[in-house]
Amino acid sequence: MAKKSYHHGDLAKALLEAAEAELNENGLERFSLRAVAKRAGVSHGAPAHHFTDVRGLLTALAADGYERLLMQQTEREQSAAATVRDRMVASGLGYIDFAMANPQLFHLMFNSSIPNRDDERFFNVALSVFDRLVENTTAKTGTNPYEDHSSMLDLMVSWSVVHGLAELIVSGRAERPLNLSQLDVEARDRLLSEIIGRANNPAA
Amino acid sequence: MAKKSYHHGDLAKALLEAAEAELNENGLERFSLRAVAKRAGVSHGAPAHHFTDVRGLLTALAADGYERLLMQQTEREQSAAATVRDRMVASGLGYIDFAMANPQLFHLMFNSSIPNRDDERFFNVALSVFDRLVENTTAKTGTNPYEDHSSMLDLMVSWSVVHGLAELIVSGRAERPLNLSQLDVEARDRLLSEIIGRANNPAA
DNA sequence: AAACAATCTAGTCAGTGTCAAGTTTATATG
DNA sequence: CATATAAACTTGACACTGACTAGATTGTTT
Repeated sequence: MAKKSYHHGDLAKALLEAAEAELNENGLERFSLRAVAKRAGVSHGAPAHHFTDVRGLLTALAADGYERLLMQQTEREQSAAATVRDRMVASGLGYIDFAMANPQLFHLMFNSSIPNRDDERFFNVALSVFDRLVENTTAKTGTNPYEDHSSMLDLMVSWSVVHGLAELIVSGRAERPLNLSQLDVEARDRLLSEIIGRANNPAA
Repeated sequence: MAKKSYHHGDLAKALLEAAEAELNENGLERFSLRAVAKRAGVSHGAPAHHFTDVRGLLTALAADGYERLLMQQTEREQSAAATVRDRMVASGLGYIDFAMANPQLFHLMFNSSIPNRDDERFFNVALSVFDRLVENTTAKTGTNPYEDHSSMLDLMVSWSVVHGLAELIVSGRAERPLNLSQLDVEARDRLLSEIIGRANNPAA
C-alpha cells in the first residue's frame, strides 16, 4: 500500500486501472504503454513483469470488460424480467448500456485484433457471454440452438440486431436517424426496446 | 508512366493501391505509412504532398471503400430484384459481401476513428450509403423514415441486423453458430437471407 | 530562356514497444 | 538470525513510427 516503496504492492491492478483511464482519454489508436506506466507512477519497463507486453495488458483489460458486460446484462434482466421475450430485450439493453458507457473498452473487446483470443480467461469469459445468449434463446424458442437450426437463426437475429445497434450508436451513426443524444434515459430505453422487439418478432 | 523518373506520374493512385495492399497484409493496427511509401517505390516523405498525413491517405481510401460498398449493393439489388422486400435483403447481402471481401477496409470505414468524417468526399459518399437505405425503406414501408417514426425504426432494424451480422462475421464471431466457412456461396446466401428476412418481418 | 510551382529526397526529431542488464526488495531456507 | 534466491522494478539501448524541414529535381508558364 505504501506508494514510495520500491515494490508497488498491487501494480497489476493499478496498471489495469491506468490502462482503462488512458483508453478512455486517448482511445485505442493512441494508446501508449509508456503513458500507462507513467500514470501508474512506475517505469516504462515495469508492466512487462505483470503482463509480458502491451497485448497481454489489453487482453486482461478486455477480459475484465466481458465480465462487466455480463453483469450489466444480468442487472437489466433482473430489474425488468416479466416474460421470456422481455428478458431477451432486457439482455440486449444491458449489452447496449455497456457499449454506451464504455465505448473504448467495447471497441477493444469487439473491434480490435489486439486482445489474444487464445488467452484462457479471455476465451472463457467471452464464451460465457455467448452462452447466456444461447440460454435466453433456448428459453424463447423452446429448443436448443445447437440442436435446432431455426433456433440458431433466431439467436443470430437477436445478437446481430443488438450488436449492430451498439456499434452504430457507439460510432455515432445512429445519431442522425434516432437523435439519441436528445432523449432521456426512459425514452431511449423505449426506443431501443422497440427496435430490438421488432427484429425479434415471430415469423409472419 | 515511366517508373524511373523523378516524378512518378500518378503517385496518389499508386499510394492508395499500396495502402490497401498494406492494409490487407498487415491490418490497420500494424499499418505503416513508411511501408506504403516503400511499396510504391518512393521516399517516406513523398505521401505528404498528396495526402498531407496518414490520416488523409486513409480517409481517401475509406471514401473509395464506401463507393465500392455502394457498387456491391447495386450489383446485388439488380441481379436479384423481385419484390421490394427482396431488394432490401439483396442490398444487405451486398453490404455483407463487401465486408467479407474487404474485412480490413470495412474495419477502417466503420470501426476506426482515423478517417476524417468532416472530409467532404468521405462525408458525402458515406451519406449516400445511408440515403440508399432510406430509399429502400421508403419503398418497403410506403412512408419516408424522416417523416414517419415507425418507418425509421424499421430502417434501424434493417441496418442494425445487416451491420451487426457483417461485424460478427468479419470478426469471426459468427463462425461458431453458423459455420459459414464450410458452406458454399449459395448456401451462405440462403442462410444470411433467412436471418435478414426474419429480422425484417412485419409486426406480428 | 527564365521564373516559378509542383514533386520528391534526405535528414532530423520526439515518441513508440520490446529487450537486456543491473538494482532493490521480499521471501524462503539453512 | 543470516543468507541465498526469486520477484519486482529501473535504466539504457534498439529499431521502428509519423511529422517536419531544407534542399534537389522536374514540369509548366510566361
